[in-house]
Amino acid sequence: MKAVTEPKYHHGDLRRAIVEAALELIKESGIQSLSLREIARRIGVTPAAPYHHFKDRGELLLQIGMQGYGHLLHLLEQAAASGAEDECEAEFRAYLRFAREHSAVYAVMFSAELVRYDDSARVKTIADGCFRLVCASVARSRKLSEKMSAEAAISSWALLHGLVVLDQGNLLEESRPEQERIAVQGALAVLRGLSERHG
Amino acid sequence: MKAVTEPKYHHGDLRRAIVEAALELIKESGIQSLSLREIARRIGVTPAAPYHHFKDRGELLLQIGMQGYGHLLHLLEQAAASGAEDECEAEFRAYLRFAREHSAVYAVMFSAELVRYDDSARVKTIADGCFRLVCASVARSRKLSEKMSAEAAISSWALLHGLVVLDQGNLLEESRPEQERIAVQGALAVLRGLSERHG
DNA sequence: AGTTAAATCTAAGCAGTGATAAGATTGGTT
DNA sequence: AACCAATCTTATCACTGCTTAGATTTAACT
Repeated sequence: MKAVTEPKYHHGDLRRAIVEAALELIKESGIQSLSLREIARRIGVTPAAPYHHFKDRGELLLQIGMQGYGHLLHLLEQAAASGAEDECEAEFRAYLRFAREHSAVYAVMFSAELVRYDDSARVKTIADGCFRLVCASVARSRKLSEKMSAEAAISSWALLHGLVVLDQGNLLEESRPEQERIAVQGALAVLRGLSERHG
Repeated sequence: MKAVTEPKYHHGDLRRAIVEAALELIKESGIQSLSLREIARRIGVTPAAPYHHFKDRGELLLQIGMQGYGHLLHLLEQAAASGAEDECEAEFRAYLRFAREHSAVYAVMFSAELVRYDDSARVKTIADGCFRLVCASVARSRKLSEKMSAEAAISSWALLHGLVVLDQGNLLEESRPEQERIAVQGALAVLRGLSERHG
């Protein structure tokens, strides 16, 4: 255990503390009311301290978002290599599980602020990595052409992501397990529907 | 034409001007950087003027969002009654067209701020109206049970909405027409996939 | 028409936030 | 031991949401 009680001039691990506090605050009050000052207040440092670890608010979000995409990519790779009966279904379930267990990170990953801040398209690059992974799985398991598997992957991704954000916006009435079942069922129906017509 | 050039003490139609300026600002810089002060500045009134027409920022967004839902509902009803070959497809296209032509309003309708502000669940109520309309169309045209048509409608809605937000987040490479084709195709595949298994 | 009430806008100000600049403190390097 | 870079503080500015009190215009009522 660390002795976090005694206040020193140097925090020791402020960068990590900032990220953790940020995620807690996002869970509590959403991403748009996330304040660097409130973060500093909770940790017990002055309002200017975070700016020595992150250039501005956007860079903090970018850090959290990029780390989230890396995590998601890892989980998707695991699912693809898990030897499941249907690797696409395994990926869908891994995706939904990530969104459920890391809802604050997920919100950052797809926030408008993040996209707007990401001038060098780092987010789009790593998101494309996730996308291509699913694409490859679809092509492999459904024996679809590159173009068709890309279209199927887009539709599936949109369905999963759409359901996650509709749920986060409290616009759905179904319970979480029901949602997951419906989403997976729907995404699989997309793959089936497209492969039967252009198999 | 109105003589908007001469500045009077009373603007005359400030409420409408505020909404219009808000939508322009959202198109330019996104919803989270929307500032009532900047709105007032552009119109040429003092920073406190908007507060005589909207209690706070949230109420302005709620006004825009609710109006948007009403508009969307009207368009969906038109599509359902248009006598198209496939009324579901007509609704899907109407939905995507609305999202494309009123992207700022659409962003407000599904913004986290709006949901968080909407204490009396007015948004959820009118959104449910749109949803039930699609539900009924699915049940009618696909001859599905109430439960199955609800699940199909959820999946379809999630697919369309997901594609819209992924596009607004610049995470897609396809052109708009391509996106629309893929989305409609995917949503129809969902309906087909579900109805073939549980028809 | 004249007075009064309501609606609309301005003026002034408070609290909260992002961000920067300059200085104090610490820990590591040589 | 001396120095330097990293880290944190203090102080400050510009901006925002929002409130209160007062000024001005419009509308309504007699």
